[in-house]
Amino acid sequence: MLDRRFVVEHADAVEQNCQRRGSQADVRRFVALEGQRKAAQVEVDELNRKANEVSKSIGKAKDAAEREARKNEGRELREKTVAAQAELDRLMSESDAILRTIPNMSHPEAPVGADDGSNLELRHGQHAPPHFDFKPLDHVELGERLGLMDFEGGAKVAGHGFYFLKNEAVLLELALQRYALDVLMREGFTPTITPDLARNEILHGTGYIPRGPETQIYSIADSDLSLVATAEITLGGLLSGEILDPAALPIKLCGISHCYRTEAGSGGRAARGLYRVHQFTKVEMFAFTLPDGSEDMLNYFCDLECQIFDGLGIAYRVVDTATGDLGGPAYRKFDLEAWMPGRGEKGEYGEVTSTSNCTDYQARRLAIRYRTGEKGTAFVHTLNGTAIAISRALIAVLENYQQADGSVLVPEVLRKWVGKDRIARD
RNA sequence: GGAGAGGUGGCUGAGUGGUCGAAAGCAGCGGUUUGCUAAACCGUCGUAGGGGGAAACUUCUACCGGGGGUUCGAAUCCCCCCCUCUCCGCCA
Repeated sequence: MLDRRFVVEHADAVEQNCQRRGSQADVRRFVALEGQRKAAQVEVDELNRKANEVSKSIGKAKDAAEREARKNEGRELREKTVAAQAELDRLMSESDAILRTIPNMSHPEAPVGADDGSNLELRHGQHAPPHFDFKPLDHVELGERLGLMDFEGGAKVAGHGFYFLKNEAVLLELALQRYALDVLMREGFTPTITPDLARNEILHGTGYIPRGPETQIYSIADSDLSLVATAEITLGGLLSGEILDPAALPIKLCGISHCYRTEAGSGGRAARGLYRVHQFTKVEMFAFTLPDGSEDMLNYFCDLECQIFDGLGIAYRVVDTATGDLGGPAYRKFDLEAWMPGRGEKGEYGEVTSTSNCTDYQARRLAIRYRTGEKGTAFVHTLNGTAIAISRALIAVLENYQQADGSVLVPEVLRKWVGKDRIARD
């Protein structure tokens, strides 16, 4: 969330930003409520001050009669305080509800536009899309012929959107994880495997909204836990409430987790096969930085994502995400879209990674700070980025590496973990 | 899951219902001493919000795991929850 005072002092800019991001947040109402809230706070403080005075005087009262008189005075004050506090709480919760829906500010260079149609293509990877002298298959068909996935089985045990990976697809999943991990460990990331569940409080802190009609999140009944949609949630939550030593920053973590998404409201969108599923595995990068370090870190994350896909030998393009498509917490976001030869009629780019600079938006809610100079603290910046989202990386690998004979070559960098250089059924 | 013990400032750790935002120690910061390092000594040292001040600063309020309650007054008493440790049970 944004800083309350910032919103009040920059109401016009915040309102304009909301429009660009497609947020309905009522900034005017928030500003009005903040004014009332402050007045209420002053009143509560004043009542408390008086009550404290009275309380202190009771211990020093000369006699029982005076003590009783002062006690009555205290009781009356308490009644007033309770009423004033209730009003303050009401104002606080209403303004808070609005504040939570105000998205982060946007990077001045982020393309302005309502949706991904306004995304700006920045550059392409090292590799060009492959040329096939045959009609390339999509990953679903390849997977079926090679015995790599079972969507019917997934649907039987868990419903549409679930699947079994089988045979070499299992090895590819593990190889992709290991490959990404190798790159990241070499770069000084601390590898982690995170919980797949998190408290709703942590979800909120990272900007995810469990429950509600449009939620992407699966909740666990009779608990305040949800299945995570990404390790971003758990990695961000890891340091919640902490005050960090600035000398220790930046902190770079990567986390392997399963990701669970209801995909509510995405019905009808291209969803064949592994592209949009309810569960997949992901290696996620996460960083906590000083405020002046987050912009470089975002570029660094993006470069690493490029390095990972260049290493796999897959064509991709990098896009600068339009304001309307940034979601709540991101200040700026770059996506990698890999070439997927089996997608659409002649192949299409499909999103495979995403990296965001959330500036202090998540840190404020999660209360992650660092010490500034001799006195005071300030919020860190948080960044997240996909190293490898297995399901979509699998699509790209299978479709780009397919051969005329129906086999699929294993990308060079994965061979040592897959243990073979070609996937074929005889 | 059962029984017990705990959760206090960056860390360790005291704390009687009022004078406690909280002893003490360590770390940190400033300084004195010192050939250097170390040590010693003196001072300073929580977070957030509001008022005043150009500022150094000052003042008020809240915060002792979280939430409720009792009370004029709660770190201290009561209830619920979370977490940690020890023991028992169960289990991959």
